[in-house]
Amino acid sequence: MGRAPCCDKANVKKGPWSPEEDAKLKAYIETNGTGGNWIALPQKIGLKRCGKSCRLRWLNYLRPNIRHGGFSEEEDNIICSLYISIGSRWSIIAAQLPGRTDNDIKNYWNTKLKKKLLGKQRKVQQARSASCLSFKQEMKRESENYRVPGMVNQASDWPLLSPPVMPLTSTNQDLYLRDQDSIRNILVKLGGRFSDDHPQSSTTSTTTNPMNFRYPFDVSFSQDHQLYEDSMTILSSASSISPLNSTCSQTNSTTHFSINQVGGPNDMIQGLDAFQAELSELIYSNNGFEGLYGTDNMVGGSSTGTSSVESSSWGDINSLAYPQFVSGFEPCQHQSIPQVSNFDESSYFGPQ
DNA sequence: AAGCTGTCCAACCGCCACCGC
DNA sequence: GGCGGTGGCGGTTGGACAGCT
Repeated sequence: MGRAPCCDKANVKKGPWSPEEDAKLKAYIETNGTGGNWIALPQKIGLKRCGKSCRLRWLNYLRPNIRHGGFSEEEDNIICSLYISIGSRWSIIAAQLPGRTDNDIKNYWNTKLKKKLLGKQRKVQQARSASCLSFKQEMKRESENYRVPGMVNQASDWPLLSPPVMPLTSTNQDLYLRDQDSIRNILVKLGGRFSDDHPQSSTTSTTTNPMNFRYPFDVSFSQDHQLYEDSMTILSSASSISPLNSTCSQTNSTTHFSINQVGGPNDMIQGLDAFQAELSELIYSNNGFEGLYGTDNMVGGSSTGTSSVESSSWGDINSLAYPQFVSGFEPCQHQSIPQVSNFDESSYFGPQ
């Protein structure tokens, strides 16, 4: 037996809202509020609409200070950062963008941002394939020089894929730092505070990795419950993308996070789904977020320029670069910090 | 001008979490 | 603890519109 419908579907109007319906709903809510019961609201004001439909209409369209369209580059960055960190948690993402609704952001992502990023991803992929080919040839030469009896020469069997494993060079250290800044800015917007902003903090925790790459992040959050929950979710997820490990402790009024860099990009990739991983790799390997925008403005610019990218289905993406080596990622809720699992190279590189 | 195709976005659907009883 | 009602959320749909042939 299925669950009872929330309203009598037979007597409920569907489809676009008329200006009269909008006016009725808006006037009522502005004077009386929702009364805490959306289901009963349409009956009260004589609307033949489902309560859920009223709620959606109010939240996504009639509510004051709603902005539609015209996403700025900064908003793009925030959306991308948060998508990489927490996935399609549109309501949380929307909470960081005043005046934006989750529906708007979701639509914007699905119709524009995703394609924009995919376009960049394709370019990177092509560049990678080219560089990987020359790397293979180099490896082949090297292996011929250093052939060990009984050792299989695997170089020639390598797939035309470059792994999401990047040594920490001075270049991508900069990229890490730049995206640390992105995540950091979001955390600050969430109400977080970094101990290196306040050197007097006694809980500062600085960890040095073998490459002397330092993440002196220690974040304090106020105790606003929703903010706290959201922050925990985002922060813990952000720690997945940002090769960090997180620990947190709670005092009476403040939650402290110590985010310690413990590994390389392997850790970063773990815990993300395929596209998030691709996206994050794209960003880290392609000039950070700036690399996503470059000089060709694919959004809002040449909308007529229907590229092969735009016409391809999103389903292609997940099959493009990486197999599903990431699974079971659960965003951190409350204080349970997820432990990253060991990177399974065989599942990444596919059958040898 | 007409038909076709692709894009955008408002709205719907179904699932799940929460809350009060 | 179980149950029903409700709110909230993310995924999906379908109609309107624009651009192309």
